[in-house]
Amino acid sequence: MRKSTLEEVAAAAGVSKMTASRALRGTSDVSKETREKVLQAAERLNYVGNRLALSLSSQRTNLVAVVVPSMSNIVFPEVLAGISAGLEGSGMQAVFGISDYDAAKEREIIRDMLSWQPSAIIVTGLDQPEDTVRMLKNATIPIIQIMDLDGEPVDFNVGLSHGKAGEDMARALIAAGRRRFGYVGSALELDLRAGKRKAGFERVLGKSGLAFMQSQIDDAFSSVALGKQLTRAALAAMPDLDCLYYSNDDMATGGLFACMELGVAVPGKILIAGFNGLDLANALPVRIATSRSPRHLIGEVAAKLARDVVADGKTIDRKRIAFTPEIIGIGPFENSTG
Amino acid sequence: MRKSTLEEVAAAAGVSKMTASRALRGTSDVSKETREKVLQAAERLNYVGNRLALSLSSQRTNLVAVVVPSMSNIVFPEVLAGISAGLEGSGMQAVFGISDYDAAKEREIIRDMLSWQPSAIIVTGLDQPEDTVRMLKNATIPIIQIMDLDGEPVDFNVGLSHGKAGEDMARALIAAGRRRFGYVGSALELDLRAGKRKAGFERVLGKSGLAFMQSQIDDAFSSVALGKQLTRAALAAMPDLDCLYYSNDDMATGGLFACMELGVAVPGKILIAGFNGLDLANALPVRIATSRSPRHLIGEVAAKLARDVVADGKTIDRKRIAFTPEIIGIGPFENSTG
DNA sequence: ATGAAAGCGCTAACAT
DNA sequence: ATGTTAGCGCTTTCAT
Repeated sequence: MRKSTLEEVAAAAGVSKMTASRALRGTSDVSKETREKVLQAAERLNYVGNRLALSLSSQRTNLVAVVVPSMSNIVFPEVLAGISAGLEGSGMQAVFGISDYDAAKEREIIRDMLSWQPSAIIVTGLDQPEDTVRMLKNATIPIIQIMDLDGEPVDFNVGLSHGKAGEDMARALIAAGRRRFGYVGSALELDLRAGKRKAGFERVLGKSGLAFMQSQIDDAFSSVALGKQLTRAALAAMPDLDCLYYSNDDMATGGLFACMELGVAVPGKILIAGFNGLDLANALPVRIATSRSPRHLIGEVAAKLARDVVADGKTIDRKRIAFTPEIIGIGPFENSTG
Repeated sequence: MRKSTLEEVAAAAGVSKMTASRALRGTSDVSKETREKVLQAAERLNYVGNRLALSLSSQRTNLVAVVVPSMSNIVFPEVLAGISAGLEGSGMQAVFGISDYDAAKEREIIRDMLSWQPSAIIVTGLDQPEDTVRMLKNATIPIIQIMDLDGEPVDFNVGLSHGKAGEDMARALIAAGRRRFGYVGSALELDLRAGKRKAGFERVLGKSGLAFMQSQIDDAFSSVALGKQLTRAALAAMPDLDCLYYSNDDMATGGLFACMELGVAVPGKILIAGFNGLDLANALPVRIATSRSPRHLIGEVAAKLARDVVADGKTIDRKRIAFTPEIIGIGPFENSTG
């Protein structure tokens, strides 16, 4: 049972390939009876169009290539879901690749994706090496860099400033009366956005004559378990901290769990601050501070941008779409739970 | 700066298209100098091959279509990561689609994906409607159904029996001395595997003359917050339960948080049991019971199966690969934490 | 070791 | 409203 082709459908309907093509796509005028005949023939033959041929011939794929660094916490899956939602009804299709925070792998994935002639490409972050950027530029398709705003975008840019997110969190925590800060994070050489948040946080600490009094950083990727482990180490080394800043909410959640196990009051004694505003963080039995990053929305907006740009070469003026994460979960010292 | 083609590379290298093609792919014999010339020309022109043309011409795409129901918890992203890992180095590429647990949407996504002429397709679950199955069969490519084993696979099947997972958990909990069971779940008409676990659990309860004394089920998708909310309702309705079974670990985690907030000892008074064995569940400050599902591994195995089947029509005998989730986190009544 | 011709399945452009 | 021709960029097949 070979796959049937347009030609076979046309023959079965007694019309030319072109008429069959038009009937199937609903473009231009085809008489009602002819359309019916073609649709029935297609149905009967279980016809499924061949997009390779379609795209090769029409010179547009309506494919949006997407490269994300990781699938091991919920952040990027939510971005992908946003992209998928933003593309819905547009006839465009997302193709995903995972770089595992590896620049070389990212380059190969991008090369691979570009060979499918996508109509646009969405990549995570602004820190691709020069050769990757060259490859991207060379593709002469819209390039949308998402999540981060701290750097020079190649073309379009949708995200937030992680440096500023770190600064804002530090300011909020200082305003809430915290002074004895510690930091817990992981894989900072790879997760550059986490590094930018930390740097921003430290800039503000410095301006107030403060600094991290204790810092626990591991090479492994972030996880709740790792956050727990590093928090135990941080508290063992410096028990009188009054605030811990984490590379993200997964780590911070682990930090909270460590405190609960150790009987350390949160936020009474220690305030725990993460980043992302995960649903999990908001459902925790004890409040932790976090910055809400609009992950799903960033994906959706990037996808809509891709649609608009591809639609008809429409000139888009807003090359940069910035979001500001809202800080939640910080209050005065009362309200402790251990 | 138009995209350069093989023809242009060939011209620049002073050879024919065919020779350039062979040099680039490293197939058959090309003299060392010729290869060099071609590679340099390709480099100079920033040549990126066109896979649409390649695939149309060669009649194979090396694409693996993957359809998952959701990206809103970590389970399917981990499956995708597993597939991505399992495909690495094979020259095959995964293309993902999200059905949102919607059968009609799933059918459209599958139709869409099939039009890209994938070499194999991986779909979640065994309960596709008849028309979707017909479409899949008609594609005459290997069909790999993952996650679930309870039903009739179209072709290949990699996963676990959710009915049995529910049964096993019920048996383990009864063996641990629990008798007064409640159930908390959500979206059971859509998440059929969760429903199968519940049914299996109830079968075993019935055999022991037991039943769920209280049951809280919502239409919304599972989340930690929802688990928390429904657990409060369940405990308000029936405070003397000694065990709650949840549709998954996200819900169960919410249940634990509810107990912590209410000061209900876990597992001293109530044992909380979920499903998945998420990293989160294992890092919780209080032990909950769960069944470890090998999500990443299922993805990896499915991907390798796709490789093998596609490789050279190799006949694969093992059409069904079954995993048995390990139950963890159940112990006797001591060890309580509130 | 290299090349020429044909064709993958479709659509764009131009008929009529 | 429908058909014809040419061609998208590559590989397959068959020559040489």
